[in-house]
This record gives sequence, C-alpha cells and structure tokens, in this order.
Amino acid sequence: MPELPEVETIRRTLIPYLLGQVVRAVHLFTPTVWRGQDPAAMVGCYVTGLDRRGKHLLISLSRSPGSAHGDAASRPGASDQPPGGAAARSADGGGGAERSAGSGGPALGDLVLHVHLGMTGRLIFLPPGDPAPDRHVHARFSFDRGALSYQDTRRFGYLELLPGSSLGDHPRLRLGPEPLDGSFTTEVLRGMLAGRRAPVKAVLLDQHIMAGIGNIYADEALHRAGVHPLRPAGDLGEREVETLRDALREVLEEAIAARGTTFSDYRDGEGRPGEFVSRLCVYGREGEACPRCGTPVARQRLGGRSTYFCPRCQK
DNA sequence: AGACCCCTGCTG
DNA sequence: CAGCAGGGGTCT
Repeated sequence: MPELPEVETIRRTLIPYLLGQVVRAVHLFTPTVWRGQDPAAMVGCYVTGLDRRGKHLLISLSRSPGSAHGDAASRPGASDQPPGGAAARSADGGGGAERSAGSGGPALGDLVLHVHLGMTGRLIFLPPGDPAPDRHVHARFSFDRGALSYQDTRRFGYLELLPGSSLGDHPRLRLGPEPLDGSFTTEVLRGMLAGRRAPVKAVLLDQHIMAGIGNIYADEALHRAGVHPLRPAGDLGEREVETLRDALREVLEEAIAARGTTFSDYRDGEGRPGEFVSRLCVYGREGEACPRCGTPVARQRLGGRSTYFCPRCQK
C-alpha cells in the first residue's frame, strides 16, 4: 500500500536509473491500466524529472535533454546516487521538503507520465535481459540500461500520459499540502481540522485536505500523538494539533529513512522491501501490546477501513 | 456519510 | 470456497 513514504522511496530509487535516459520502447500488456495519450508518444523522449505529489509519481518526459528541471539538475550530489548505492539519505532535506507545494511548481516536461500505484502497484527498474513474464506486469518501458516494469496485482493503480502543461488543473492532482513541506505548520493543520465534525482520521486520509497519508501512517501518527482516531477533528486542542503535526512529520520521515513499509506487496524501485514494518506501533497489530503502555491494540472500522489504536493511550 | 465498485490473493 | 482486505472514485 504505497503511501507518501513508499512513493518517495520509489522516486528516489528510480532517479539514478531513469534521469537523462531515453525511452526506447513502451510495451503495454494490459491496456485497461493506461489512460491519456498514446504510449507511443513517449518513445524517443528523455526523462527529465521525477516528482512526487502525495502518493502520485510524476515522471517528466521531454523531446530534448536540455530541459531537465529542478530535481537532479539543480541538486547535484543530492540525487545522483549511482545505481546500487544503498545508503539511506535521511538528511538531504527531510524527504520532500524540497518538493513544490503545488501552484507554480517546477516546470514539468513536454509530457508527464502520471503514476498512481493503488494498493499493490510496483515500479521496478530491471537490468537488461528478459525476466520471466508475469501476468501482473502490465507495462514495460525500455531504456538503454534496462527496463522499467509496472506491476499491479489488484489493478487499482493506473498509468496516465498527459501534456506537462495540463497538470495544473488535473482533477486527481488537486491535493492538499505536503505534510513534509516546510510550510506545513501547526497553524496549517489547525486550519484543516477546525470546524470539522468528521473523525480526525478521516480528515487525515482525505487527499484533498492533506496529501500522502494513508491508513498505515494515519494510525501511526495518531498513536504517537495520543489522539483517538474517532475524535471529531475540530475538537482537538491547540497542543494536540501541535503534537499531531510533529507526529505526522516524524513518522513519515522515519518511514522514508527505513525505505517504507512492506507487508507483502510493496517494493522500492530496485525491487527491495521496506523496513518500517517492525517499527509500527499499532497498525496491523490487533491484540498485541501497545509499545507505550502494554494495553492490547484495538481494531475498529472507520469508513470501511480497519483502524488500529491503543484504547488507553489515545483519548 | 455510507454503499458500492474496481480486482485478486489470502484466510477461515 | 465464500468472504475479506483496501485506495479512491462515484453514486445515493
């Protein structure tokens, strides 16, 4: 279930393999996962940028190599980690703080491949050689140095090829602020929660209000903050909002440093699982002792989704 | 705000 | 083998 930390990890792991490379061919095995322009329009384009907005990955493609934007082009050394370099980079700006906040963001390419991984989507760069065909591989993008494989068992994700100029008013990219952006202050979070009667967890999960939070990190952040997930959002006190703001940022940054959470499906851009599962306090741990107080973790349904929390720590 | 849908692998 | 799981969109 790729949420913000997983998509960010995929983005970072793919940069050294894709940036500056030319798309030589696109093979679409499952046409229903594709939206927008014809995949053939990508062929011959340079990859000029990889950006993330919430859980969405944006791969910029340009006719010429010179129009590489922002990312690696202006941050030499920060992103140009050579293939195979496994060093975690948790100190390069806080994982996403440098990303655009949305309006007037970095210039995208002539075309943008917009990727949403749904629940089980994977984007993995494979070295040359034909790996065993898998019925869950829906598309493959060939480069000189290997191929990018798009896989998705449940097919909740999609690939969408769009003109770079059209991203600004894309309905699915009308997202709330990035929680790791420097501008995500306690004041901003308070504004998001104020006056809302909906459960605070439902507000955190609403991508239009805040981008990138999914079921796992909503539960983990609320546990860290000691806030019950069903509390009406507008009822949180100022101190609680501040604590929740810090908890959100901490859990996301720690998860990025651990390269994401793998239960079963998630893999990074090199096919490796993330390591954050062992650090989860409540998510997926019904009946286990709360790490803070020992009370068994409870599970409850909220909007059809499982919600895990400590009935004692979270008021 | 809740029901339903997409889809497939795993669980009971 | 029926039913559950779940991000997110749509519909009621």
